[in-house]
Amino acid sequence: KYPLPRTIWDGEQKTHCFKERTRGLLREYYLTDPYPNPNKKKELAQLTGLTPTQVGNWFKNRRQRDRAAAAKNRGTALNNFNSSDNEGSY
Amino acid sequence: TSVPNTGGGAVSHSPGWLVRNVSRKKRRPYTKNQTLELEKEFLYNTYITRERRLEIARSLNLTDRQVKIWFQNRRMKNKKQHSGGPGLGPQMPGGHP
DNA sequence: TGGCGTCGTAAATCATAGGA
DNA sequence: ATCCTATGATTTACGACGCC
Repeated sequence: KYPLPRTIWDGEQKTHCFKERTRGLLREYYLTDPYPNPNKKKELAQLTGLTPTQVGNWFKNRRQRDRAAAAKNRGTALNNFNSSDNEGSY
Repeated sequence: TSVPNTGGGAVSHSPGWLVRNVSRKKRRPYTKNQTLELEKEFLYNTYITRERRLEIARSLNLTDRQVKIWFQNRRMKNKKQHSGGPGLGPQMPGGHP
C-alpha cells in the first residue's frame, strides 16, 4: 500500500501524513499549550515516534494555519473582537 | 506556554499567540543564482568574513544583512542535517487525513 | 560598546500524496 | 490522466539573549 517511502536524509523517511493517533496526541497537547518547551517536544517525540524536529514542525504548521484561519474569520465576517494591542498592525 | 524568548521577531500576542510586527520585510525567495553562489561560498567557509560578505552582497544584489542572515540560517540548517537531525526514528506512513 | 553568534519563531513558499 | 487541497518541510527575516 505504501510503495516507496521517499527517502530524504539518509535512511530517513518522510511521510506526507502522520498517523491519526499521532496527530490526535499532538493536537491534544496543542490545545493546552501551543508552544511546548524543548523538553516537552522531546517527550511528545518519544510518545509519538516522531523526531523532535518533526514535532516542532507540526506545532509550527498548526499555529500558522490556526492563525491564518482566525485571521480569515475576522476579515470576512465580523471584525473586531479582540484586541488590542498590536498585531492589528497590518 | 513557556516561550522563553519571544521568537519570531517583534512579537505580540493577541489571543494567545505571537504575531509578527508589521514592519518586517516580506520574505522574498532568492533566485537560483543567488542561492548557488551563496552555497558555493558556504562550501568554502561556513563563516564569512565581513569583507567577503560585502563583496558577495554587492555581486548578488543582496544587502549585507541578508547575506549575514543567510549564513546564520544556513549554519542552522547544516547543524540540523548532521547531528541527529530530523532523522532517525521517524514514523511510517499512517493513514490519510 | 557593538557586531556577530545561536535559538526559536512567523510567514511565505515548496513539494507532493491522495482524493475528487 | 488532471486538478485540487491538505500537510509536512524548507526558506527568508527578526527579536531576544549571549559572548567576546
